Amino acid sequence: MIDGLERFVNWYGRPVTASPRRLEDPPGAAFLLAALGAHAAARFAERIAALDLTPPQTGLLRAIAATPGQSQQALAQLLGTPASRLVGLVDSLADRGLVERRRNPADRRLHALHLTADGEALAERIEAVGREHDDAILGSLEDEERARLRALLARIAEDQGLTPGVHPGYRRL
Amino acid sequence: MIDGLERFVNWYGRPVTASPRRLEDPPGAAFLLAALGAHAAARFAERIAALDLTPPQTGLLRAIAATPGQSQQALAQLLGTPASRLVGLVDSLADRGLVERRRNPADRRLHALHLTADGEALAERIEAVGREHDDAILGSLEDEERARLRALLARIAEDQGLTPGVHPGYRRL
DNA sequence: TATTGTTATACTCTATAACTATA
DNA sequence: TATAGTTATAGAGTATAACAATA
Repeated sequence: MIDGLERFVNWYGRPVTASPRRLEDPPGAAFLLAALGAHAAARFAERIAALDLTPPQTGLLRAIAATPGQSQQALAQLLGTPASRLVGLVDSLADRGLVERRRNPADRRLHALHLTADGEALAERIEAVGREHDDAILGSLEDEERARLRALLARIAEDQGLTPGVHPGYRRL
Repeated sequence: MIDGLERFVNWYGRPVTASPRRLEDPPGAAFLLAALGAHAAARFAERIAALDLTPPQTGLLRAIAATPGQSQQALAQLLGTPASRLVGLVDSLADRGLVERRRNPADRRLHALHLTADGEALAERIEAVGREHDDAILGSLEDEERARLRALLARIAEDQGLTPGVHPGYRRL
């Protein structure tokens, strides 16, 4: 406090003399988190667009890579989305020969999802793109800072009950 | 490295023995940032829905509160959205008596935007909701950790060229 | 002719619910 | 009757482009 003036800190950690409601005095760190998260998501979407993939397609492909053989219902539950939404997404990947539906002979209602060889190869490309993306977003941080940030975010994610590896955007807004 | 096995760290910072592509081994911290950001945005949307506001309405109201008297074009530029989109948003706030368009007598094409008394009051409610939201998302962190997280996020936001106080969701995806 | 604000249109994404095929 | 998957429909949100008023 100087001269009775309250002091604030703007987005960038710089002290700012108090004045009624400035755009640089945001509601809080959670807003910063939301803004930065949207930015990161948009930049990632641009990168994977070069692979002709949308973010939901990418997430589904990763989920199938991680847990092959699951039914569409099971995947829908994991991702937190209606099963009807998966149909189109799986179609779009299957049409390109990245994913295949294997009917279960014992219960012909079930479609087990697997990656094809092309799908596996693309999954590895996605991982590489993810690393590039990570460097582009967090490049201004030292390795140690990056690790600290990751640890803090991980704590929050666990506390908030997020499913590891799943973007909550599959759920409503 | 133990026994030639690479070691990974999952979302929650726990070491994980290497195995081919697990959902718990995410592409990187930027993904965690995007996921957590979407979560925070969704939780905030729920809170302000109680004030009968959508996130874009809230952001616009905050922007007008911070820089009153601006034209819609100027605000569109600040928020990074087409001016045509502002029309409906301003309408929705003006119909509720939260915002008013004041014609400029010198140049009757211009509409200067201002908050009404009700709008000012709501802006303060929004700030309070923002603080509650912040506590709900970051409640598991100590004060010092929270400050450190904020500082790291602020560094990234500045490095990435985000406009302080503006959610990039006004821009495309 | 240029600019502010507005309207019209079309497109994308998504959830809900109805439908089919299998059980 | 119940479940997996699919299709149909409808709604929200948004960008693009045409338009009207004013300069």
